[in-house]
Amino acid sequence: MFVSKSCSYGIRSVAYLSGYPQGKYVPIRDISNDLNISYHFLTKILQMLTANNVLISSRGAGGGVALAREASSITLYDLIIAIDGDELFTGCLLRLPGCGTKTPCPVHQEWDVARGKVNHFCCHTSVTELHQHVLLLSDNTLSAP
Amino acid sequence: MFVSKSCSYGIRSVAYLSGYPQGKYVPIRDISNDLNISYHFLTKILQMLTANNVLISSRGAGGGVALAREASSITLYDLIIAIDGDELFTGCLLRLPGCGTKTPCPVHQEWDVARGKVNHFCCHTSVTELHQHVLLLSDNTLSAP
DNA sequence: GTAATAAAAGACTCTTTTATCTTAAATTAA
DNA sequence: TTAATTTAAGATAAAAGAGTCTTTTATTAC
Repeated sequence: MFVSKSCSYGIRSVAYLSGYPQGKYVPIRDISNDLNISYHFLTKILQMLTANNVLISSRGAGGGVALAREASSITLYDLIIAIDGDELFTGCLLRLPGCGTKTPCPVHQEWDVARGKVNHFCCHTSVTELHQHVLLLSDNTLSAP
Repeated sequence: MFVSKSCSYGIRSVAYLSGYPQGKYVPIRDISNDLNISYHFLTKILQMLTANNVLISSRGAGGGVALAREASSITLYDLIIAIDGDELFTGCLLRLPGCGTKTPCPVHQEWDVARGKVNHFCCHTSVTELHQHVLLLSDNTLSAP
């Protein structure tokens, strides 16, 4: 419905990494243990982030993945685009065939405004801001009111 | 990402039905033909809408599905809740474990504001407003800019 | 009552997403 | 150079969403 589960895992992982200095390698095994995410699955997700220059990686002893740049410069927008693509920021809310700027559906304009706000705060929220929340709630606790 | 494909089909079908008087039965076969939606699949989706008192149905010759009330009183919100449930209006954008009013994630508040706008226009957009758009673009045309 | 019509219900298939398992390749340490 | 470590890559499986097909049940028309 919102970001994919893969994307959520990626976001949590990068927020976790933001507790380490930029360039410091952390084994994916540690991340998967601490955040309760399947190791091999997480490996594939983080590969997308290294391919998109959000992370760097190093094999072998002392290796792992590391932030490719300052945590404060890595935004939610970067991560969502890297893992889920731009659909969230471009698609029709109702998935109506033919909806676009030429032939907008009746909610196209209003959805565009709301989505613009989402786009804006995703571009202005860095992973450092997520760090505390992710570390405190790293288990399988479900969303609660 | 947004509403499910099933929900989109449901919305288009009810918008289609809003071209008929309330209570007038239209065979699901006609809807599936005109909107290019798989007949048997659509049957299951429309059953959800009859279960939620959005539609009424009648078997046998001269039967079909019909609007249970005035088209102008059937909103997008009604249809989304009936088919996809309330997740769109309650879930965490980032799917973060533990995110809620007690321990909100850093984008919780802003997402809530944006979503409030979505909720508002979904509650204030009736299917009659979608009728024209759905009829004109009933084929398999993909979204275009 | 019989035949035709049309939704309801159930079984089954296909695709995508999510998850697991195994092997290969690269790096470090000794 | 050998062993240990750790990402990369590939194959496979489980779960959910989407779509198809068949049978059953209810309704109408004759």
